[in-house]
Amino acid sequence: MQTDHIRLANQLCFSVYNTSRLFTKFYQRALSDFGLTYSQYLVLMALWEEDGQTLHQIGDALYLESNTLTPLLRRMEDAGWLTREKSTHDRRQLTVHLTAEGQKSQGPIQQAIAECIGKEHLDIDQYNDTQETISQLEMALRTLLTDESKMEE
Amino acid sequence: MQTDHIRLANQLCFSVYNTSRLFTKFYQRALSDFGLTYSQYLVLMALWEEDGQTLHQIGDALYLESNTLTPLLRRMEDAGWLTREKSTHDRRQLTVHLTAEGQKSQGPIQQAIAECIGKEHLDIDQYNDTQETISQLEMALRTLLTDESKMEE
DNA sequence: CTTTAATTAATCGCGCACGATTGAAAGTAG
DNA sequence: CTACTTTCAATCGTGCGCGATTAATTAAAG
Repeated sequence: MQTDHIRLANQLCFSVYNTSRLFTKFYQRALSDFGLTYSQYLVLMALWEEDGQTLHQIGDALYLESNTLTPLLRRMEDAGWLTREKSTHDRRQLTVHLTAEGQKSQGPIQQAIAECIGKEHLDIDQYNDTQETISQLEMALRTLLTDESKMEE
Repeated sequence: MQTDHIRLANQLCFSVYNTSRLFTKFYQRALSDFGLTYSQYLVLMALWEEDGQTLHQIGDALYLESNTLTPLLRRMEDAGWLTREKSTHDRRQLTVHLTAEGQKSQGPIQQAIAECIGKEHLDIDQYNDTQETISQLEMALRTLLTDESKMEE
């Protein structure tokens, strides 16, 4: 029945929405000591994995675009986490490098998160298959939404 | 190992964050015709279920507070979805009522969402247990975060 | 080489979320 | 009744997300 479909979609969307807000708040407890937001932590993770990425590459990794990343990266530059400079071979692009502070903070930041998980007694092992389940939903929605936008062309 | 815990938490949080954004975008396709945001749709759902709730009650249902709801409800009042008036028996509280437009729009809005689910071929039945799984994570995080704030008193 | 198209970061405007604070109103204690 | 506490909505400031547009640069086409 169609009504049931809507109800399930509503509940699912609402739960995901709530969980995302709660997770952000959870991470904020560990990150606030460093003056970081969750989004900024995501940028650091991307750069810890590979330094010197362009804004576009970071956006590909985090599914964000310049309208979000430009001011976000500027705030992180002001805070001393990274540097922003135009690429030499293509002056349209912006290359982002970690500062020394940004590099050496990886350990302390991740330790703070680990402590937060431990101290708050979040039994994360319990959610091994939850990650798998939510990822499938994520992929389904992503292909659904990106395929549609292709149709318009 | 502690590093694995962080990695799982990071992946889980990132997936939930992405899925929430994607779901919001999905709903936006149906809601934009009515000039509604997802958050505003949540308020309408709460009022369709029980009209005449106070701001506080709506906040309890959606896990939002006055700093978010006050401007949100004002915009919805300006758009003609609802009315805001101080409660007579307790002038601190704000009572929210649906307008005639807000009441009769329930059918068309939910139909638009149903059409969106159908047209986009989102096999929502596939995610029956996903709702269960994500809800458990949501509850775990909520008790974890609200119990902690109680400790501070 | 010149014109056109595509790519990229930046900008703009709006609507959340949310920590923090404020002021009004109601409840409570003495 | 008075003083204190609690409970409200409202306000303020900050940082996202994101649809839409703009300007600069590069790539492609003729």
